[in-house]
Amino acid sequence: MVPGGIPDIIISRLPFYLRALARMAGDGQCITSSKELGERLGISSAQIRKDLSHFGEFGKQGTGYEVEYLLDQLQQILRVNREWEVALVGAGDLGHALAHYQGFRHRGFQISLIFDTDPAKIGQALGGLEILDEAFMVPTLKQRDLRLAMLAVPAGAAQSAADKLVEAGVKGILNYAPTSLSVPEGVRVQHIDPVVNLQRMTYYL
Amino acid sequence: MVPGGIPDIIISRLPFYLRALARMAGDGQCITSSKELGERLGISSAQIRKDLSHFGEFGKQGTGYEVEYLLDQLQQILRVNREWEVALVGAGDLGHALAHYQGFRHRGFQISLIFDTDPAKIGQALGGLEILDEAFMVPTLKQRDLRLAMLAVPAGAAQSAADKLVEAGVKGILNYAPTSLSVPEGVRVQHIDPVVNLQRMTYYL
DNA sequence: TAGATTGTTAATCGATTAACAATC
DNA sequence: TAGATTGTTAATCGATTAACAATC
Repeated sequence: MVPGGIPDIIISRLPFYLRALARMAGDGQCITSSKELGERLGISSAQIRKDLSHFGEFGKQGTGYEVEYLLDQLQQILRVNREWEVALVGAGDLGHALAHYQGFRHRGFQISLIFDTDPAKIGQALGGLEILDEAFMVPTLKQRDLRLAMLAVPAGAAQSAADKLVEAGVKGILNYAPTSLSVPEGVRVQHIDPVVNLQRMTYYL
Repeated sequence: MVPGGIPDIIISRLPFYLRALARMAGDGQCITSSKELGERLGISSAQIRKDLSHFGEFGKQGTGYEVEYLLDQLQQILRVNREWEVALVGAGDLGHALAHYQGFRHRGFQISLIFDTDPAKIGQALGGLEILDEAFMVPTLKQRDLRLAMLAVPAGAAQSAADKLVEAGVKGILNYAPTSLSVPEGVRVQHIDPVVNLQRMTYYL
């Protein structure tokens, strides 16, 4: 958490609220309640009300929440009421899957630059973009003022790629490499490692 | 958490300890300490010692932990000292990426069955396996006694696919569909939605 | 021995939940 | 009005941290 700010754990739940609300809106539902949201998400209604109360008052006693209004407010809070450009580092199998994934675009994220170190890949097209040489990544990112990146390189190359991203001013890294990253204060890293998720479940089997 | 068991939050950290130890072992390192592990992972040394103390005593005062021994013990605790078969549901872009991902195999997970509903895909080969008809998923999974599945279908198809997995006796679902799932007690779900991870970072930008 | 690090206890800190007045 | 649900307070619950005796 940023000192004095909202606890991380609350921020981490907001995207799920947003996702459930988007679903409801898509289904044409106009009103919901903390009870209904909680049941959908497996969270207590008290927690949802408490979380939202950190940001303002969005509901009406006796009625609940207007789906569209709360959706809009949450998008503003999370700053996803705009489009974010994202850099993709690594054009291997995973990079290809990410580049082709249609789910980013309509939820406000756009992969707008792709980098790799492999001369055989540089210059090739991927998802409508040209794969660029990672050697020129820092100036290119600086020029385009990108703040978000997805890291889809082998574990051994992840830290040095992350260092370049930090140097280029990137403030959020979505790390698909199965390794921890060391980054300075003010840069945020989120890890996605499916094996870790599987290992969290085998304990219970 | 299972009542009376170890808190979920502790289990969720163990795979990261395992990953760091595997890296150290690969680098030929024989001994480590809670201090060193903590620095690598961004966790306090006290927390690491406390977490491990739930399962036994693995270290030596004044020295620390033998990397190989602790690695082995953690693998036993998480039950990943064996190979787990995993079913893959959905053979779209994401399914292809998962089927081709080499990282599962050498960390103890093997995709051994792939299902889809699309007649154009059924019968095709993917990652050395034949894509099977999802209509026959329940009996096939039961027969093979699979406990783990990865769900890589569109959001609208996720709940009904999850219901089938539950019916077939699957106890752990890694859900890539951007939607919440409702499953009975005793079945565990882990969500992977990169957009959620990006949205957790934009708040701070 | 002196130095280092564990495992564990007790204290602190923070998050969740229960309950309810306010009010639509 | 009666019923429902919010926002908020206070109580509970659980997780993290600090500290240290034990001991390698």
